[in-house]
Amino acid sequence: MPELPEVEMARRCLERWAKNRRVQKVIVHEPRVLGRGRGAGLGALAGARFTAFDRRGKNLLLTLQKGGAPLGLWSHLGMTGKWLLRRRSDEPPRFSRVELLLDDGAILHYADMRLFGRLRLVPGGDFGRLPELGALGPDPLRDGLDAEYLARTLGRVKKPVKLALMDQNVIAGLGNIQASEALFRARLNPLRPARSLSPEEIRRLKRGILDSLQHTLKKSQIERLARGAGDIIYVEERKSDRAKAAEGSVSDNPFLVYGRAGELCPACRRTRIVRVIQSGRATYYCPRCQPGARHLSPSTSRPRATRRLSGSTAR
DNA sequence: ACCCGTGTTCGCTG
DNA sequence: TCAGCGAACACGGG
Repeated sequence: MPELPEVEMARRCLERWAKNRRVQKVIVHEPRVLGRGRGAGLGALAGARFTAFDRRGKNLLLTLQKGGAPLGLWSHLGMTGKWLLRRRSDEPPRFSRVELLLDDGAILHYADMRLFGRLRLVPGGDFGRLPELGALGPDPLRDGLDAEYLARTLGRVKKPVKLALMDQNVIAGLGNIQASEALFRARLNPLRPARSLSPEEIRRLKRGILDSLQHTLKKSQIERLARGAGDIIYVEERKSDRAKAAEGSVSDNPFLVYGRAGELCPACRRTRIVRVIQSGRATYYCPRCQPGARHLSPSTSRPRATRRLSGSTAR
């Protein structure tokens, strides 16, 4: 579920569900979500009241007050983590790992099938001391994106620009999907060394990143509204059958190139989207709209006797 | 049965 | 010392 837009949606939901609510009881079904090794447990949350809901990249930073002192709760959703609201009489959602019983009769469930996500108590609400946040790069939505910063940072990176974008210390919040989407919007080949980008391309990249994040966020909001805008979401995941398809277009791939290998590029409509593996992760792009670093020289323009390759599709 | 997966970390290698 | 990369983690879904 979680790249920046999804985590931001989770932040907004939590704020709506739990702001000024007091935690009455904490139930940990699966201690592994606290991280290996010790973990102070979450017991200290009992009696605390939610006051602030922040986010840095993919990290949720929740602040509570207990006896006049702040208390922090750090939440990272991993691959499949999500926060859900239920009533006490409800059946708990699948893979519920932790329950926070609130003073209004609701329960916040942290559900996470694959258990890659983590919850951790942060004494004093001092998130600055979390090693996970230490070297985090700027969050594009909270901090904006500075072209100067991008140029300076990427200028030192040899690895492919797609991998650089997924580095949380370069930019906080982009993951495998957003990296592909941003590069497509910027018309940049994901395989190019990050430091090979020109100032003009850096500007395109900045726009591509912001546009992709905004677009995905908007899509998430619309989808949420479409299914009732409710506080308690009963639409359970499992109806994976044709039931979902029959329900209409509510659950289509909302992305331009991600997951679209073999489909025609939505921009040029002439070339098929390609899927390649970079460091074990799938990358999607249009070879025509995002040409490789085939520049013979940094010279400005050239006649461009573009010769069309045949092949590719003999169908 | 086999491959794939919206994330991060760890260990090995050059 | 560090960049780069595959594996591991855990559990489905197609």
